[in-house]
Amino acid sequence: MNLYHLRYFVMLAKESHYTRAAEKLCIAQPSLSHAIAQLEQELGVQLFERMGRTTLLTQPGKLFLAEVEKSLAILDGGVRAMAEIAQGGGVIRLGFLRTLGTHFVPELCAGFLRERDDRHVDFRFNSDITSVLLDGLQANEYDVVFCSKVEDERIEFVPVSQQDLVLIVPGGHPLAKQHAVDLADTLSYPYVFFGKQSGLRSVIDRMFEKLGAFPQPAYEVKEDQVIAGLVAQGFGIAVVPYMDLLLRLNVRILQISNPVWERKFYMATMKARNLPPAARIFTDYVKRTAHV
Amino acid sequence: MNLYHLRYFVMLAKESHYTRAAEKLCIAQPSLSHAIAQLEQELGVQLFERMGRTTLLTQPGKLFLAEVEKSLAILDGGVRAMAEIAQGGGVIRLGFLRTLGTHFVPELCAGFLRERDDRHVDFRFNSDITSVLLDGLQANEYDVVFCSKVEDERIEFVPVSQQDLVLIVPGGHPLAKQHAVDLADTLSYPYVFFGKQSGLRSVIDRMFEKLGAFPQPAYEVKEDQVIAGLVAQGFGIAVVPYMDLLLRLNVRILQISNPVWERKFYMATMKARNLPPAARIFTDYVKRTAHV
DNA sequence: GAAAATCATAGATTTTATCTATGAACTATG
DNA sequence: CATAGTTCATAGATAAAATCTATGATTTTC
Repeated sequence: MNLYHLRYFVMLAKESHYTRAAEKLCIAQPSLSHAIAQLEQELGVQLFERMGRTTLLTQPGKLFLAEVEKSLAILDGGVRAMAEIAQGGGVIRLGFLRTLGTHFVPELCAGFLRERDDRHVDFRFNSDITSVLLDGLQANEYDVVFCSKVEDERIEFVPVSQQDLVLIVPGGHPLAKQHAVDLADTLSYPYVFFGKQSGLRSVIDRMFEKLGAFPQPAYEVKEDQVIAGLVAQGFGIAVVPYMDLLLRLNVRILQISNPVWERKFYMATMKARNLPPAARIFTDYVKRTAHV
Repeated sequence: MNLYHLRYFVMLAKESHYTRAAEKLCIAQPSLSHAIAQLEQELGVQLFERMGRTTLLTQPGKLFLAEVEKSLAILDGGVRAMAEIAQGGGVIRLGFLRTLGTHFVPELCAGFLRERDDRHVDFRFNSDITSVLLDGLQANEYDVVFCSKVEDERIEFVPVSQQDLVLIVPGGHPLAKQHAVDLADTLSYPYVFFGKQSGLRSVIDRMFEKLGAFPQPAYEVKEDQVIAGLVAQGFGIAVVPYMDLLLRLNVRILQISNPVWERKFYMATMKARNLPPAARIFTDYVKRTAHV
């Protein structure tokens, strides 16, 4: 028994007529006769019966037809899914740090989808810490992961994003003339801080830990853009990630010369793994647009 | 793509190892390699990936495997159902007159099942009037039908049961000495009748219609066995279908010489139709045991 | 009753699945 | 680091099979 036996069987059941069914199948009538005879012999059951001019299914034939149609429908569905994947559709399984889940990853994915609205691409999003993400990558739970770098021969890391922390001060502030500062020289000024829930708060706290001293927080705010707005209006100074918005506000942007702090993010993929087309196209897109 | 491609694919996915999978499939390793390569090319998707010493499914491969396994499970289920039918199992669709549904058909089927408890045979029971039953038989709604005879070239009728109507009278009744009677000679005696709901009541009514005269009903009872009991106790005489119970009661059984009334039941099957094995074995059983 | 249609059978041909032999790539081991 | 041992892919030969054409048997239709 082979797939063509089943397809012939279904067609004959539909047409109830050997010659007509054979024509629709684009085969000679004896080929169909032979195939059906083979199928009936293998099953040990008569599937058709010639009633006058038409060829009708027997009762067992009807039962078998129902199962065969269900079976073929599922198979064809699977084949269609593969065709979609072959054409760059399907699911791309992403893992990333929670930090990257608010802007970087969503914007990246939205941009990718905008560029190719013809294909059915679904993203699966999952955030975790770097070590777990990389374990998942190796276990083939993710196609692509965005995280920090951990040296590993088998993994390819491509830098895609960096979090530059800068000091912003209002125009006219005593520090405003400098291009770079040591944070130790800023401790006497009132600070606008990130709220304690923010992931950045702990990063900035660790910077001051390095100095062994903390400034006095004047305000605590959740949103980085709000912080920038407050600084522009003279409520204090602040350490924030660099963002283009800063250029349009009345703030001075100062590089932080000490403590040295750099946070880079990478796209990680398994070197040995051949990604499905959609994921491969996605990584190409990322390398093209987000490479830093 | 053919069924063997799918079966090879499933086995390789299970074993994650070409050589081992090929051994289990009882084919040479290059045959498996070739088949998988063919399948991947046709789908346009890489299904497996060599990771070190083992061969693992890709993500699309996992998706396809799930569909293929569902599809094959349904197909195999259908094939198994056919095997059961080929061995005389499966469903036998019976149609019959309601009259035959109380004793004849149930006892026939029970006897049949007792004779062959090895097979899975299910009966489907349906009762109706003869004309509808025979239409259903021709429309292949029934395999076998038990009903009255209606001349039709295409239908085979085999007599299987007859309803002999007899007159029963109490022992010592004036008619008790006779072997046969004309019902016209019984009109003066009180009768125990079937209730008006009974199918037999109308049959017996029509017998008296033929005579142009009705006896006076002393009692009306639903159950034929109760009628016999009442007659045995002298409550009247009665026309009833012959049954063995009568031999064990104090009643005389008289043949009815006039009006002539015969009610035969037949097993009807389509001459042109090749019945499924179970139904064929069943009709053989009926012909062997119930033929009259 | 003759013509037409339908399906099964038989034998030839083409396709294709499988096999053996061999080479390339990778693992494990001394 | 090199060598032996696995594992899989490739190539060409062989065996199996599906398909075709031709034809005959049966049934249907006019």
